[in-house]
Amino acid sequence: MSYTAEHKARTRARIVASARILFNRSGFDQVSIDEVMKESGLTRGGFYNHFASKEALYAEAIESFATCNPFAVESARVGGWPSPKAAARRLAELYLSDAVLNDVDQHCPLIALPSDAARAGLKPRAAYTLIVRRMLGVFRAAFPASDRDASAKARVIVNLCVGSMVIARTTEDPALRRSLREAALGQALQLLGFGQSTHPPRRRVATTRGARR
Amino acid sequence: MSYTAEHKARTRARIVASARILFNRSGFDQVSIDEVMKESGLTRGGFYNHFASKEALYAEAIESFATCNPFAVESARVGGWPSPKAAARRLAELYLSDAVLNDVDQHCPLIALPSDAARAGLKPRAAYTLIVRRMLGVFRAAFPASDRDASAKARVIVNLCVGSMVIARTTEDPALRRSLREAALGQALQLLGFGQSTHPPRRRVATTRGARR
DNA sequence: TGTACATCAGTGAACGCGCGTTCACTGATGTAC
DNA sequence: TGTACATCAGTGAACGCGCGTTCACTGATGTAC
Repeated sequence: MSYTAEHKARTRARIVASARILFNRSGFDQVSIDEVMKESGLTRGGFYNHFASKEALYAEAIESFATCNPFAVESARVGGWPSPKAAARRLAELYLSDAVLNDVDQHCPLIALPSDAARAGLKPRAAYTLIVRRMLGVFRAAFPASDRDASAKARVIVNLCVGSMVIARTTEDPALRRSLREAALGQALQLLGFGQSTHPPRRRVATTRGARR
Repeated sequence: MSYTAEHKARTRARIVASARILFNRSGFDQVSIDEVMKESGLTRGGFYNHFASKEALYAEAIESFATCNPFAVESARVGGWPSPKAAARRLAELYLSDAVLNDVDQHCPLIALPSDAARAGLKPRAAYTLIVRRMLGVFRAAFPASDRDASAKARVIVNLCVGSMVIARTTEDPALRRSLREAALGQALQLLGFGQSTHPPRRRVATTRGARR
């Protein structure tokens, strides 16, 4: 009966993991199937035993971010957050952190691949939408059910996270990269109720402990 | 003496204009030089009379947005804005409008090509940075010089504009596309001092009069 | 004004390369006996 | 336990296509006389 189903599933997962990182780094068009397979310790020809096409792999790579992201990883490590509000704060801090910005391999597809995604097929776009909904959910949960503006605030925070990181990836100017993210984090924390005066003290964008490579 | 320099410059400008639209629509990799030249009424071979490489054209296409954008066009048409504050408001409204969202050809490179740009060479990235600075300048000018938070507010607004439009291009869900942009505009207008309660009435995202195609 | 000429914007064929995909084959593995 | 066998994950060569770039050529244009 040749190999076990589990063996095949493990190989497949390895390919998806390699793809997620390589696509993040270089974009859909710039990554060849050859590279993905090599990165997975395999050769070109085997690819179509696992996926129908390159685009199918792309959709799966995006989906896989839903479980393999710094927030989910940290959440599992610390065994959950003390409160929805604390979770929301940590998500904003992590999303906008220097550590994540500097580790392109781990980027959220929303900031690593936005224009690829906008032109991709249905499945990749659905995977993106799912990620947006997840983020909205975390931020939304930080507000009491009675807060009629909770959804609007959550949307503002998602916009801030994605916008400032997209620009940070795009520009070379370190001051611009930093100041835009600081402004985003300041506004997000204020909306979440971690009061700061409207004129916050110079604060560095939060970093993940020891995650610098 | 063959053709005039002016003739050559006009042809070159035509190529840049075609490139800006085609790159916006389909991304750097998906657009061939053949297509750009055909769109300009020319043939493949002539391209290298005008540009050193495809990437050189890309940088110029992005730069050209600084002058050919809906805000600059409208500004020229109405002969400037009554005040910096009015200009800032109009920029936010235009940037986030349905009309612009639905007219991909006219999109800001920041939302049309962010991941291409992030991986491009120095010149394209510098062109992006310039666009960010221009936007920041318009929003910054809306606040009095005495406002110590002016820069931070301007940064927040830029983040909101870019973030919500990037997501809108990415997702298929019309409610998500709309609600994120509405939240962005609401927050931006509030920061600009166009008071709304924190719980704004249902308002549609602004559209440009008659710009629907 | 008219003509010969030099220039060079524009043409279109060709080159070379990389990549997505296909395919005939191999050999490691689990199973039947 | 040992052996023969069937399966199919994985291999690597090959195919076909598109694209960036090059190049020899053409012909429209402006200029010199």
